[in-house]
Amino acid sequence: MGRGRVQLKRIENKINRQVTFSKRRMGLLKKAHEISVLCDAEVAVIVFSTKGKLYEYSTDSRMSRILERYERYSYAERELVLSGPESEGSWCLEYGKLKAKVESLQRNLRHFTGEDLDTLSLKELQQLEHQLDAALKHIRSRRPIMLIHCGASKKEKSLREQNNMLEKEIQEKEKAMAQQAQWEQQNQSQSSHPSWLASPLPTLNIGTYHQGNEVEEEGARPPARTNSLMPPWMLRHVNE
Amino acid sequence: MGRGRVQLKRIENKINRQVTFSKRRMGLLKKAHEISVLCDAEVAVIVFSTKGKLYEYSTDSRMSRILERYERYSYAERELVLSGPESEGSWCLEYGKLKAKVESLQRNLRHFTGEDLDTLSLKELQQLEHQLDAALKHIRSRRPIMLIHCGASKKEKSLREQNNMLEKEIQEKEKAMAQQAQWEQQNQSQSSHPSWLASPLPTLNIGTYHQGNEVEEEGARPPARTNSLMPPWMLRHVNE
DNA sequence: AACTATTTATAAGA
DNA sequence: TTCTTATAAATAGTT
Repeated sequence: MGRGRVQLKRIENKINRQVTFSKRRMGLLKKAHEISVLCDAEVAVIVFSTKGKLYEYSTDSRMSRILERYERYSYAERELVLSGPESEGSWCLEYGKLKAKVESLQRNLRHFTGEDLDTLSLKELQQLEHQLDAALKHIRSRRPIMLIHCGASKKEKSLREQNNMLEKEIQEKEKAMAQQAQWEQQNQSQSSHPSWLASPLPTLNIGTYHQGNEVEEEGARPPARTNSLMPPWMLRHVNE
Repeated sequence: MGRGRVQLKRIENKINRQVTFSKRRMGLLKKAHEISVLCDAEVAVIVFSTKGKLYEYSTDSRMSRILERYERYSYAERELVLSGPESEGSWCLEYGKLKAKVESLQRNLRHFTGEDLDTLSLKELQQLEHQLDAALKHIRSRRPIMLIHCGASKKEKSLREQNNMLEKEIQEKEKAMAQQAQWEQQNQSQSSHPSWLASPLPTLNIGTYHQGNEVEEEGARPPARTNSLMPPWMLRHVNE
């Protein structure tokens, strides 16, 4: 786009490369935003310059959420392929990283229960509110279904365990919440740490280009990933 | 691009949205590839359609590498902010326990965003609902405070309001817990029914935008992230 | 899925 | 860098 056809190969002139990077980066992020808004899609774009500088875009400024969703998706896919849950080895993060993740998740969770709101920026607060509201509506919309089903349900061990776990957590939450009420009465600090991030799970990804006809049956939770053939435009520089 | 200016808002017509999504997705991935090759950058793009289908591009097909790099970058950034290595307690957990905790937390977090509700019992759903409701009220009760903080004075009044709100919340909690006790005695059922999660967040997307003049000293490993001011093109739909 | 009128993005040049 | 301009590309609306 511009004067002269574009050759799909690394721009050797450093200055030109730099300038083109600036322009195209802007264009890429803009387009990411556009498709996100126009098509109601969730988009994440991460760009590292040659020199290692990071640029990013994410729908609703929720990179962590999208990356987690991606990880979940990949995980679900992997589950289908690697039949055994024995892939524990590659699953491993170093301890420190894992711990950071726990803390991040806990922080996150606290926000969802209305705690530690001081650490959120105004914008983040609004997002959180929006999300809570959506979740609540979703839950309430499901209630009628639940009532119909509950007569016929049965129990499973894993579910029971899970439930116990949840109960405990919720009890802790209640406690924490009560504590916080006290806190709030004495304390009114305000800081702004935007770290609202939760690092995603480790990966074993194979993926690159996933493309498919978006006909999608309405069902299917973590639907099978689309095919990963290389698209024609990615091959063009080979041809010309 | 095309006949008629593009309005930066969700395309309501489902068919059009679908078609535009196809075209623009292709365009986005192509541009990601181009900047990656032309400017020797490392790029990752993740797109989830409204229906939850995944499309992605990553430089050299190494999504995991890029995401890890991103996490490292974010982590480094977080380190600068969170100086204190508090919560010594969790250091004592063994790795496996920690991992279980991560999974538990993630599951939990998903529930708070309205996902995976099928795995919850009716009782738990109710608890969750209460909790969400309380959190939402809490957040909303704080909004005036935030605003006042920016301005000045009226602190006391808002504090009083907040305290009242908190008291109410606590009362509700107690009530909910009492109810729960009842529930526990009569009800233990749960249901499992695959239902599709309606995309929670409506329009009004605002994204993270990290932008900076790529002047960069050659050194800078995981340097401070660039600023996150909103670029003009992201605001356009507000103006027109 | 193709076609085309237009709008956008952008390579060069200033 | 930033602005300007000529052109290449992307794509909205159509067929």
